Amino acid sequence: MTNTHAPVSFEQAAQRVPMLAMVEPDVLDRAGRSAQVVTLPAGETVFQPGAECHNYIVVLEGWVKVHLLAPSGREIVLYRVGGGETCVLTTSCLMQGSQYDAAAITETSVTALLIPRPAFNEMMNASAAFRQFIFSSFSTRLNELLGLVNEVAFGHVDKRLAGWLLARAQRGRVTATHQQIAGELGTAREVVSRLLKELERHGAVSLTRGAVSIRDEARLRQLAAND
Amino acid sequence: MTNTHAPVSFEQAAQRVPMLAMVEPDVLDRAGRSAQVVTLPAGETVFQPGAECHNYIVVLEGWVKVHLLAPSGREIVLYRVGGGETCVLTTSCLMQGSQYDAAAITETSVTALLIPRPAFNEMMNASAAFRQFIFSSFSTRLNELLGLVNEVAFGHVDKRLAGWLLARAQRGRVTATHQQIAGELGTAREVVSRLLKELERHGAVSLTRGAVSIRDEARLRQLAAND
DNA sequence: CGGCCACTGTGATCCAGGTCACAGACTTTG
DNA sequence: CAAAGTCTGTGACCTGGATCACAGTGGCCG
Repeated sequence: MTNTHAPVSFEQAAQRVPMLAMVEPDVLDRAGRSAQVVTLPAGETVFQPGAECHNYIVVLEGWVKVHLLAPSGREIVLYRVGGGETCVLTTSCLMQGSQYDAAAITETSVTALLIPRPAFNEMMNASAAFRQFIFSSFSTRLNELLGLVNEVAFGHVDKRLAGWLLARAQRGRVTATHQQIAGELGTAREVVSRLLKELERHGAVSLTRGAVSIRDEARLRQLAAND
Repeated sequence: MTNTHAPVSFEQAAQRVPMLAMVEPDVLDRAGRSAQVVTLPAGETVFQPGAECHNYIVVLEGWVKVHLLAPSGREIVLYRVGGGETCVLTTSCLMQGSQYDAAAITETSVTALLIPRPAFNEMMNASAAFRQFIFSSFSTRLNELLGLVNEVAFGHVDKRLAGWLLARAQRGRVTATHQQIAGELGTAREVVSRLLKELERHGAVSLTRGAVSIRDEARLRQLAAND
């Protein structure tokens, strides 16, 4: 998103993340002593089913994708974690030791703040602002997952596709192969190809290799909504 | 679960719920001043899409069902809240003011503890044990929802049905109409009727009006698991 | 006991979407 | 540029499951 360089120190990082900026300075300071800033390349696995967590993680820059993988090879994206956000599964794993069968991988190069469990616990105890942030993350993700269940249980792929395109377009364009889109929606590539072609026929989008351009946003929106 | 009578006072309630029993006595005491114990009959709506929350809720006895309703009339159960548990959607709504499109209704007569927002906030600030409880609830529900997404996105109804029967059987028996089971799984009644009949043909269950009895648990388990 | 209502069983269809199998188009790289 | 790999388009096909339409059937209540 930003085109500045990755922060290198905890202090710089903390200033960048609104949520950390609200934490009481002394609390933050103590946490900073054991925290570290790391950078991962794109395509790296952040966690896998069955993994253990020793650090609380805040993404500073870049995107992490959290998804479920079916044995069949099909995939569905649960949510993404971006700059200033935190992954609730990691947090929950850290606090409860609970295990999830979701996996997370970096989609871009990712700079993240790692806070070891003891420092995390201290922040939780000492800072109401920090707790607020954690709860708010849980709420948001929970809400997103509810929406996902709703869509997957009752929705149709054509509408979900239209909605997904609208949600992820940057200046009227989405850069993704059909295969990737299929992985987003939990369906098969051929289905996506066909539905996209259908949208193109309706003049809603135009298709090029590796990208979809939105031609008629209103129509797309209508297709996404109409029940 | 228990066959004792519903508690009538906050003190009695607090002693009953393991999670509240761990909260520091003085904190609990102050909360108790504004808390109240209420009883709802079965079939009552606890919250609906768009509702606002003013109280933190702990179920003392009975069961509340949280589900999604599709405009088509189809339904899917997200999870249940039982004695000693709390509904994360309510909590999250209370803390964040976030709105969900899920609904909750009492399945049995339910006794619950209501704690007004200010007292709730105070507990959150004052008690690590209480926070721990809240987080643990979030984790659990999140995990359940992940499992649900997995099942709905990639699973098949026959396996889900078999698994559901195993999960909800009391002494080899589940009391529910096919319509209700369909609502649990997010599918249609006819589908359930047919699949149950199929299971009966395989000798896995036997069917009576309003109930399913498990005949061959091993076989059912195998049907639920086999991919 | 007779009528009504909720529940169950089932056939007939229909359709979204998953799977298979390729063919052609575009890209990358040697 | 040629070959290999990747991405896209599409036809053929299959199937799970949703929907519609009834016909029983058991139970309860007036």
